[in-house]
Amino acid sequence: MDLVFETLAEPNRRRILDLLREGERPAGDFVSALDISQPGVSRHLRILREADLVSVRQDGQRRLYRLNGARLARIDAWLAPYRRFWTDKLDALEDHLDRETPQ
Amino acid sequence: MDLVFETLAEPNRRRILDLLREGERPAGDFVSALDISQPGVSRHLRILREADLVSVRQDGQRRLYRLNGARLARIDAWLAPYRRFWTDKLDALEDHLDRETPQ
DNA sequence: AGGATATATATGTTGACGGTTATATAACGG
DNA sequence: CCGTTATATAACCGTCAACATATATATCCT
Repeated sequence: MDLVFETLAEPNRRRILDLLREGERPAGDFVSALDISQPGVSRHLRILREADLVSVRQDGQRRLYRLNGARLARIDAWLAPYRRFWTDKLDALEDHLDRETPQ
Repeated sequence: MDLVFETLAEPNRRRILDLLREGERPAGDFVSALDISQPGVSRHLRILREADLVSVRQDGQRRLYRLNGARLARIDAWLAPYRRFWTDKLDALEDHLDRETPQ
């Protein structure tokens, strides 16, 4: 399944990924960070797991979540052919600036 | 509003953007391409407009849609701090290969 | 074993979303 | 003007996603 975009559409899930950039974290961290109920967080974590955006490992009674960046490369790949649509704009701006202040 | 991710979650809308990479297109093009009704397409176009992902200009009785790449830069910006999470992997792979075939 | 803690699952409600059909608006051609 | 074409809006409907509460599971500790 390729539900990366759909998974990333949810703000709470993006927030979870943001937190995971700092490293492995137990599920409870997200509960205190996210202002939704514990089952709600658990549900989002399950969706992130199913989308293979995160992985888990057991650590005692906690479950430590880790970011799986590889999956985000798919977004990057989708974005690639669009990149010229804003880098071109930057190039044009640079050209403009070059002309405004020609050394 | 910053609903870029939410807007991109819908496959038909992504398809529309894909088609727009080739250049300006009238709304009718998407109707024949998308296998949903004309009003359905029109709705998606409105959402893309509201997300500022596309712009329109009148051309006789048609309306020509154009891609607005600048908005996608927001996705790119969000993605940026994650990039190391898969480029690191590639680096590691390269290191590994270097060791496997040293010279 | 039993209590406490951490996390997941079950269940039910609700609002938003995407689809359709019907209709309105607007521009063109005769 | 009138009919046609192109597109948007209105109204309605079914589905699904996200939330909460309640409960189950699993692990730790004593």
